[in-house]
Amino acid sequence: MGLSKHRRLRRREEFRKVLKDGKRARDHLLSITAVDSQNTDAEPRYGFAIPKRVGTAVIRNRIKRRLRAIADRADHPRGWDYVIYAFPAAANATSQELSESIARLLKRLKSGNRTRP
RNA sequence: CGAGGCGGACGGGCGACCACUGCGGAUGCGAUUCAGUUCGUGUUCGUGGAGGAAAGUCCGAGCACCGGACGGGCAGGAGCGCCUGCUAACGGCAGGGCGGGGUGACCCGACGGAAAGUGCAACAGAAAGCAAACCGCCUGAGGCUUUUGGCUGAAGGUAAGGGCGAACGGGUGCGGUAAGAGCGCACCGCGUCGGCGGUAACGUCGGCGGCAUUGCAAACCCCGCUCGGUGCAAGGCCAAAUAGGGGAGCGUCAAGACGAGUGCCCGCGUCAGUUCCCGGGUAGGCCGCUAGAGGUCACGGGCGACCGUGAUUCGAGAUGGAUGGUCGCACAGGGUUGGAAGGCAGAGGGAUGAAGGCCUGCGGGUCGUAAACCUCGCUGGAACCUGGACAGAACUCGGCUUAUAGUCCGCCUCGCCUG
RNA sequence: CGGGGAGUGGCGCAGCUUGGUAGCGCGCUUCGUUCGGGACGAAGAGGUCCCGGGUUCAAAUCCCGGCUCCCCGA
Repeated sequence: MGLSKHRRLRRREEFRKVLKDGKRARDHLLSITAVDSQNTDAEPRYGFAIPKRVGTAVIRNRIKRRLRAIADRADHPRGWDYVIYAFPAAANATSQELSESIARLLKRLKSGNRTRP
């Protein structure tokens, strides 16, 4: 899997900031919130929020690992922070499905970004 | 061969690519220092990186703290409960006893006390805890009647039978009797006394008693034993912001006052004074943080749990939380005429018509009498599918409990067949 | 990680201490009342007492083991 420490969101404040100010897109598997980190050179950073109702510790850790691997391999724009939230349906999804979901949602966020300003 | 019991081991292997994290080495950059001295951050190399239950958090400990309390006593509260051992300890484990289940291997059991006390036992039933006559059975005053006799029946006897109930005050048999009854006897059960065996629980033999002693203590309770509380968010160190005090030592305590996290008492501490120090502490960071009642092997002791001696070995420390992601190969399992993948201009559903494209008068129309997908039919012939269960360290051990696909090993029991 | 609490008709709750009959309010059904509705009155239906064991003659209640949900401590 990917994503060393500096490419993850690790503090409560960072999560709060993204969820408060970010833009959000979601489908039946995931919900992605993204915010401009005010630093265009920085690598994209990710935080993962998998609520307990999704499943046991084993299931939640598996989802988290898969999402990290996908995020590591992806080439997302620099200077953004993301919080990825998983719905219970994600427990039964394959890596392929999760990857497609992320691509679709980011595309939607990107187009929204294009039209709004 | 089939069915079963007990104990144990594993619960994934190999490879490729891409990654994470701890530690160590090398090295780049930025600070810092007397000093490659220390810190931060990156690259690279080496090396370590989940479980038998890591789980539930039900017990026991280690460890840490408590302004004074961790000293003692009494009371209260909680837990445990056949006996003997093992263990650091335990509610755990081993062996044994007793009771229950199984043809058996074997399995299960909160298993102290109800002749200390209190309480409860609904409904049914005549009667339910100093027992009790509803039916019945027996004796039978008296009365009725044509007789041998029959009917009725005051009073009384009776717990064998019926009936009620979860339970009716020992059980079975024989004797006995008007009918009955431990009324008597035998055996069993119970109680008690003694002998013997056993460390003990208990067993066994004999005598006596003559059934007077219902059940429930996972009801209060009694008896015996154990227990201070809180938990790594313990606790310690560094230390923005903010507010003005805080800490350590020595020492007094005659009287009185005050002080506790179950209460009270004794004891104790503080309430004099004095000396010294400048820090205390939230955000944040660091330590605690992993070598331990540890694993493996050999020998010795013990039925065993376990113990002793020697050798050998080191095996995770994350913190929005690492130990993986994707794929291939072996191997294993499922599946094989009750039939897979694949194929068909076959049928039905999908269709109240997906997404997307195009058109639009913005209602919709169209590609579309479509498609994915599902079921069935025909064909086809062993491909194909699945890596599988339960489940992720969070201070650390010892247990318990609960979950668990599949594979392997050892010992044992029962049944059938063959020699 | 640690500590605490609750599961009972559709909803909200009592009953559990001291074991035997599951009850209350709202809601629901039918009927009455009214021109009609509401309110009111009268009948009535509806509960595996979260699940599995155990103790007991008998368990919602007592004991043991699970499941789900909620709350508290940074």
